[in-house]
Amino acid sequence: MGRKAGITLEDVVETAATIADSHGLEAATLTAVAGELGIKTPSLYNHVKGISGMRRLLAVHGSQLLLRTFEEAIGDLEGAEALRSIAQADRQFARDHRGLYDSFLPAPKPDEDAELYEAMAEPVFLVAHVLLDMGIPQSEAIHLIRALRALLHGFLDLEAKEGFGMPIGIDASFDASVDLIIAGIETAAANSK
Amino acid sequence: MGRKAGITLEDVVETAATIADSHGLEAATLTAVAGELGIKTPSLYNHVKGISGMRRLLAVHGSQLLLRTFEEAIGDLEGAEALRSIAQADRQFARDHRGLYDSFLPAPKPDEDAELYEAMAEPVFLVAHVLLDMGIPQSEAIHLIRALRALLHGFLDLEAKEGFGMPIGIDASFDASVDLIIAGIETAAANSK
DNA sequence: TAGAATAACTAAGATCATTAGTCACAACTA
DNA sequence: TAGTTGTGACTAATGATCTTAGTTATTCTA
Repeated sequence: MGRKAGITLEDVVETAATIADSHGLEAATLTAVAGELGIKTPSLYNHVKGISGMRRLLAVHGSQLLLRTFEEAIGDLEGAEALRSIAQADRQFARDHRGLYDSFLPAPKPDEDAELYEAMAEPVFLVAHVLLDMGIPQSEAIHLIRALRALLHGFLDLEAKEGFGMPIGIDASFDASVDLIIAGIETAAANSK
Repeated sequence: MGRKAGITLEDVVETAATIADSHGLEAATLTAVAGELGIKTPSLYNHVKGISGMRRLLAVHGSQLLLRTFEEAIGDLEGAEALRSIAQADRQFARDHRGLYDSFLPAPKPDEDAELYEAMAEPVFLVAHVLLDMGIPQSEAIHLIRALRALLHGFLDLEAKEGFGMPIGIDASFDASVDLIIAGIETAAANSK
């Protein structure tokens, strides 16, 4: 047999993403993806540099999707409202795209994989702009963005892995947690006027 | 050959923990642990229920170590000072014991594995006590503890996986992030007086 | 249309987890 | 003390998974 299936790189990424989102990132094996596409595992190496290459593509794809999600979430909003909307969108993304979400970490070093590094940085830049538009100086914004990122990532990771114990009142906890960070951001904004 | 090596369960856990902390949790394979102990891989099944059983033991071991770490961190401290000390201790734990830290997630359900569930809950209870001693009502403390856990976990996970990009000013970011949550906790405490 | 590139394949090997069955030694018991 | 029993090691074998090497048929292109 020579070529027959005519599989594109998009097919591979899409299939891997679907499996990862529905059954977890670790379920998106080369074997599973190949099986779903109706080809043999080694044939995937014509499209992708092994399992690590496929993971990397998932991360790029996921970053782009997350960026669009954030852009939509912000829309015309500004300041605290924009941040709250981003937080909700991030949580929804983590629920709808668990596999893609998990593919983001570990992050690459900028000199190792510039394309992925920048793709992953884009959503962060978007949030950074919101803070800068609030009048927060760059030197402070760095810490506040890291705080927000840490809280969101930690919450969504713990929630997905059922690390909170009793799943009672998690929605309220999320809102309260986000508000807490945003309150800090607003205070910083007020002090910079 | 019959019995010869005389390996104990503690040996297995200790060896696995050492490998996991120095080379990552995923490096703590049955093969690697057996090799380090000088026995064949299948012999480990006399001590441990496969790789999942070994992971579980790591989580129990790690939880107990984390509990002692938190107890030492608190000492005679109270309120915000105790919380700040816990945060620093948690970060140090994540650095010194990456493998054990990673073994905590995913968390078990209480009815699936009561022993591990409770071991993992202990450090959380300790933090809960600090908040309750500050006069924060239980209903609010739940959300605040989750916020603190989320922030710490998210920060330490991102930091370990180099998710922050440029590793500049991370210490300051950590302190600022923790202070932000603690400020919220102190406000809640003040409002409950 | 002939050659080159592409994208499938088979074959083979490495690592890891796992199960089943075996066997020697040590400890317990009669 | 002598026999029995249980523990904890072993070998053998299987199944995932990833990976490399080499092959071949199809498709694209010059």
